[in-house]
Amino acid sequence: MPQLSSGGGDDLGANDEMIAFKDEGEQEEKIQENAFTERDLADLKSSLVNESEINQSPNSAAVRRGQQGEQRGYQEKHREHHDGVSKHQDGGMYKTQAYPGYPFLMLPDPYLPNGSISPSSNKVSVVQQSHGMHPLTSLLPYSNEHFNPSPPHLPTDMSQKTGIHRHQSQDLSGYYSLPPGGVGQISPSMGWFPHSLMLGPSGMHPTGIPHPAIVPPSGKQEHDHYDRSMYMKPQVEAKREKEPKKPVIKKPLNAFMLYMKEMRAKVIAECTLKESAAINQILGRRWHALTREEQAKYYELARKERQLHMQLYPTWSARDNYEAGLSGVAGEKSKADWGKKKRRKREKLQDSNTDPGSPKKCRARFGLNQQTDWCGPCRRKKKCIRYLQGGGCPSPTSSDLSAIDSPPSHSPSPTRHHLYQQHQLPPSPGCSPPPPPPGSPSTHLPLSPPTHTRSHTRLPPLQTASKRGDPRQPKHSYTHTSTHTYTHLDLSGRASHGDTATLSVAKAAGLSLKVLTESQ
DNA sequence: ATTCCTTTGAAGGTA
DNA sequence: TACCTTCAAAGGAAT
Repeated sequence: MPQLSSGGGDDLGANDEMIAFKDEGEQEEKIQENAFTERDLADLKSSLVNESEINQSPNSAAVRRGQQGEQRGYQEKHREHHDGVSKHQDGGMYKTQAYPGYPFLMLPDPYLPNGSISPSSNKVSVVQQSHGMHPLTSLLPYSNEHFNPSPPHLPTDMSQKTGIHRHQSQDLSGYYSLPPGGVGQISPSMGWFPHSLMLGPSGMHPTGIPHPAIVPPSGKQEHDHYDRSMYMKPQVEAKREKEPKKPVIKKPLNAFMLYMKEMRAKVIAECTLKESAAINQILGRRWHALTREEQAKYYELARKERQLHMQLYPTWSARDNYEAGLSGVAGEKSKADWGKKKRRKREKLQDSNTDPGSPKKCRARFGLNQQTDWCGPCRRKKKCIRYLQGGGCPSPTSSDLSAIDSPPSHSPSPTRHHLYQQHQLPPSPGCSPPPPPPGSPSTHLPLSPPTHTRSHTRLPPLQTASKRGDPRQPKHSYTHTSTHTYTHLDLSGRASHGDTATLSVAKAAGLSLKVLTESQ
């Protein structure tokens, strides 16, 4: 067990990597240990929440709540708020819809004391990336305590001008959208940006700090656009400016999202997978394989992100991004599309569930005291799938085995639904696992005919611990009550079954991780 | 071009 | 209070 044999004491994130190559037996040990420490994690997370609330600027909190209570329209709120931010930041970058990313995303390492990666308490698993974003770009900024509040390259008047703890925003800004290839990305080929490039396309004043949470209202963040927009020709820029678009303030990333951002490139490198859905499944499993300490780092980062977000956008509400078509953000194409998309999705869901009000749910059937008998979606407070599939009620056990664990019922189309019931593992050589050993729970998974190419990169549905508990109670999400949780571990289980190539790659990755962290 | 998929966590809304 | 829904990132695949 990594955490048991770490010896060195520096658990700088290598655990999860090493965990990944343990066999199931060891996984079970880990699971037990994790279960044992679940309460600790719960306490930790709880404390994080409390700390967040306590540490939160009373003013900002008050302002946030107060302003939210005001009867103001979304546009007004954002105009006001953005104006304020823009003024503070003196760059006016918010005014341009072609948000060019976040210059400071790339700043941390070189500007850290000693020019090294932050060895802060927030240090997280890091692997030296040969491509993609710098793994710490999204997380280093959290290293407040190791971060010079006024780095020499940054104008100090920024924090002075703003009523906000601007240094914190600098620190925390990086974990927002850091598109691969985006500004916040430190590509080996690019190295560190010259300062001039960091200023933006038009020699923008360095204080023009756009917040990565603000993105062009183009649905997805279109990271490529950020890249291009940074060096966009004025002609194109002018054209874009003709379309007045309100920036969309994105939600702050939660712990898992932060983890995903950091580890995605690594997983891609290891598995040669490109499909995000499959990658996310792997990441989800790895997330649960993390030790509570490792998870706690991300929870802490997420907490800080929320804090910063709240400070930067005191009037913002998650509701603002809810189905814009219904939230009064008229004229905003992306959000309108967004709304349409969501509405369609909802409609499809309702179509798929012909009896929305049906009492045939695991919750109703088994009750809260038997949540372990619930199907996965029910555990996640999603729509019950058990009673949507021909009315059959598979045994809870088999459900846990994922043998009949269907994709979440929100799979909008029956075709996809069926499609995603397949659990064929990715064909990529890097992650192609050997056939599961006889008796392995994986063998219980039904193999649908490979009629859908889409399923080739699909992993078996994930039955994670979090699905067993209340998703709103992450404190308990680390409970592992069944070894089944890990029977489908991505690299971990499979590699241990003899995929030496994968194992080597992954181990190499883990090794690089270790090297990097040790070198810090 | 658009939508879906997939993951966990946070937040807001509803009953 | 419990439950439900939506969104956050990502990018290939499907439509």
